[in-house]
Amino acid sequence: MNKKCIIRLLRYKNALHRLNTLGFVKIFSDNLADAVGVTATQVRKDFSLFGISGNKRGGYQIDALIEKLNGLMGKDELQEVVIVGGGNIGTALMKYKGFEKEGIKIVACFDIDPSKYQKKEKEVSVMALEELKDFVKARKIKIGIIAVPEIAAQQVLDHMLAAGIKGIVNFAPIRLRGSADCVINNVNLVLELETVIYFIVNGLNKMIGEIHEDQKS
Amino acid sequence: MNKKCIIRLLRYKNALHRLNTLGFVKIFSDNLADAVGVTATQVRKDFSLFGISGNKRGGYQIDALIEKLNGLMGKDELQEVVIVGGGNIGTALMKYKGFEKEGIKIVACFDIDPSKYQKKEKEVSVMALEELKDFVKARKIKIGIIAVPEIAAQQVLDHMLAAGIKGIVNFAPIRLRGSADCVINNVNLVLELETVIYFIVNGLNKMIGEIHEDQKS
DNA sequence: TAGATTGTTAATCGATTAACAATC
DNA sequence: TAGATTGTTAATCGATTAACAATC
Repeated sequence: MNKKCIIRLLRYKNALHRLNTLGFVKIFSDNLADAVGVTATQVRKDFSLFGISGNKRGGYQIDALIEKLNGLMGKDELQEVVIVGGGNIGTALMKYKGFEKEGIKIVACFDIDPSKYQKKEKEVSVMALEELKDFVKARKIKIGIIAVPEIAAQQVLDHMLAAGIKGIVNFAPIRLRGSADCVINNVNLVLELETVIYFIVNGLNKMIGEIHEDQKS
Repeated sequence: MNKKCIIRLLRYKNALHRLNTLGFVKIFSDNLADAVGVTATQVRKDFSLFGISGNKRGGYQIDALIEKLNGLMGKDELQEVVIVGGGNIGTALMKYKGFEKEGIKIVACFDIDPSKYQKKEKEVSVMALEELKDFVKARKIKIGIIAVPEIAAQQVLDHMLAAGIKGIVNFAPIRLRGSADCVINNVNLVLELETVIYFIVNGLNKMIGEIHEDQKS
């Protein structure tokens, strides 16, 4: 169950959700493959890897499939997430509407700059970084987003890990050193653009493969 | 020269830049490997693939290496980029400081919502979507960012391609259908979080591999 | 020279794909 | 039944890694 496989499953889930909304009830592996941009064999292989089975000749029941995938992907419970860094990216993520329907809730943002602090009723509050630990511990939050400048990122990660956060999405463009029992997923926005620029500048030939880097440790 | 390889090269470049700033003059493949999180063999293999050579027993000259990588990666010229969508993410990207030092300049943002239009002197202007085509053609812009809701993304892509844009970073969480001569790099923020959540919910075991999906066509 | 590091070839590893038997 | 689709095994493919010769 490597990461690429997990990502495909999440994509299947998303596509199925869309198809479900459009009124479809069942689906064949090649329809789903097409929606996600992989091969039908890949879909069936992924499913079999996770013990998902359909009906020979009858395809898959969409609602049952969604149910199953949601279970596998930890969608049963609402996931609370904190952000550290109330700058451009942190703020955009706080306001971003796309998380909610996937069962993800940004519950707080932390920053070192007092001018950013604010308690809000409806929106996400921005608090002092010192409050992070107590907040995270009290609510047993396991997921955090790092949206601080490169220079502060490692220190922020250390704080988060000390507070009990285990999974991190890191937007700072630097390789962070974590502990063995955490997951760090790096998102580097500049790199995303640079990659595209490379292929445009050099003629695109073949651009196949995956982008992101990830770390265990 | 697949995408994963390109990304590694870009990471080498970034790491070298940092090391250069710190005053280092030369470097061995295993130092660089360590900074980026790959093996020394991988570094040398990547370099040899791109015709970069060092000195047997002497390592690599950092400034020459940066120069070489910049050339390969299209860093010689300033890259102008437009954004479509002046919402949370679009706005964050407009204000983001990290692009400039990598030779990337966000030159304009387009939206359909007139309440967002604004001409700015110092910051990025937000204009009507109808102005996109003329603007892009006049300035021969090749790179664009899609930061609109899922529902509008395909249409926006079509506009962009018609205007002559060839490389796209897409933040809408949907698979876009492009033409054969464009590059689409999808960044799905929800997916980035969901992936982390998966590993936390299911125990992280091994999280190795890469995240992103990409498309040629 | 001895030791260390590069550059490259060959081996390994893992993931994707093709083939096909099972079966509805 | 005939045809279509699943589920799985085996083959292929490509990328990473190991090994090592070249050489500074």
